[in-house]
Amino acid sequence: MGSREYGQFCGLARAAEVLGQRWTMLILRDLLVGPRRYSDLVAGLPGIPTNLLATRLKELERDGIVVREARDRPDRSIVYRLTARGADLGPALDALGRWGAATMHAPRDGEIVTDASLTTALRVAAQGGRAPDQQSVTYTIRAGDAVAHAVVRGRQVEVAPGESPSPDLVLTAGPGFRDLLAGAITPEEALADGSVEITGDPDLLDAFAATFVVPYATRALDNR
Amino acid sequence: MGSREYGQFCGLARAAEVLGQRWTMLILRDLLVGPRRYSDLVAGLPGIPTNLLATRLKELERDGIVVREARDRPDRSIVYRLTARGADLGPALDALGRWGAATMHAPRDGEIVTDASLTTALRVAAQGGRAPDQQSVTYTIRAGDAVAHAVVRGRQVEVAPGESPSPDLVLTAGPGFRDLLAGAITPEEALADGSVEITGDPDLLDAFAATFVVPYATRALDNR
DNA sequence: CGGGATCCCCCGAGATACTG
DNA sequence: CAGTATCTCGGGGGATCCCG
Repeated sequence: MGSREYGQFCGLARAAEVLGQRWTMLILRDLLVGPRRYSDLVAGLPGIPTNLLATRLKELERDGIVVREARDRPDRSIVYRLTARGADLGPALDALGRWGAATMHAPRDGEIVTDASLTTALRVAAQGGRAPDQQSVTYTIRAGDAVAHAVVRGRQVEVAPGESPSPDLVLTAGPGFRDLLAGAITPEEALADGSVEITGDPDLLDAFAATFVVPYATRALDNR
Repeated sequence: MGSREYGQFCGLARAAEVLGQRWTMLILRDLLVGPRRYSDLVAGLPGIPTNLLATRLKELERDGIVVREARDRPDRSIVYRLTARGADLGPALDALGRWGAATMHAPRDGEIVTDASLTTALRVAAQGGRAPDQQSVTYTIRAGDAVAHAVVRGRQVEVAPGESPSPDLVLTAGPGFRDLLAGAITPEEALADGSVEITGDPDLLDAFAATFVVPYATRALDNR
């Protein structure tokens, strides 16, 4: 048994052999947002040793999860893209992200938010909410140095990193923004205490809070 | 940033800090089946260093995922049990197991099946199938040295490790059993080529194959 | 005998410098 | 931009030992 295998004919063991390697889940999180260059990945994963990123990308390519695209690029840049098999990890990684977010109250010291993590968080949040019936609405969300935007058309929510050219509402996350996503505070309270600052129609903040929901884990009194 | 953290305020990063540690996913897989003693875990995880198991259990306890129950046990044994927070990992780990199983054709050299992994596989398989309308049916499934049993009542499927006292059908998995679960071969073919051996009513094998389904990943021709 | 703790070795991760 | 090279160091693997 190699240092990566578990010696068990088990689906979870096979998944653990891939995802249990350090940094792999975060690399895949960023690639789930879209194809990325090596330097994009380095920028979105502060602290990752560059040799480790190179090793992981090779492993993921060998395992059929990622493809390295070099040819047919006029700008000669190299792009890493998920295969269909890699994209199949989306539901599982979203479920893990939802589980992790359920006890995530405030950032630990020095913790940052990246465009990819914010985009992922909003994608997961969109699965937990239910957009009110209305025409197309575009949000831009800022959290720390990260920016993402979301376009909501009926039940359809599309989230992408970066600015939106023409947002209906711009939200800037404050210290209690996570509480707003959990429904622990109302949009009105969030505005009052600086949990969120907005530019645009305040009524749209109610729509936002209904569309994007990430509940907190209920603290069981009896912990069994 | 410690050697376990990622320095990102991100749900998936938080999950990775727990599940990215070696052996942790398999420990949780076994505990999802039910409370287990230290020695049960050692037996179900061949190759795990005992000190590492002890370390992991302490970390999981500190993180509120596992509780250690010592008191009130007449036989003085210690049992590890998932908290509500730990049990919340069920859907995410099942999704990971489904992803891993989708490309799992045959065991690699020396790979084994444990009671817990077989039980987990059947639980995941029950989510992918649809039991035909019938009265209560009990199956006993053997794969390698592992044994599990399942009780199917309508849409309700309950899977547990070990023998069933009174099974309606006993299945012993052969080399092509995985193909049967994927629907790549019919129950008749599976019987003919030794992919499965049964004791009991052969018609129940059709019901089994409809109830427990784990599809193979479709091999995309265009791998994007 | 169940439930660990201790020890040593070594590989993989971190950090940083360097290169095609 | 996209990695490779090199070094150091901590955590995992493996065996053994210990304690109630």
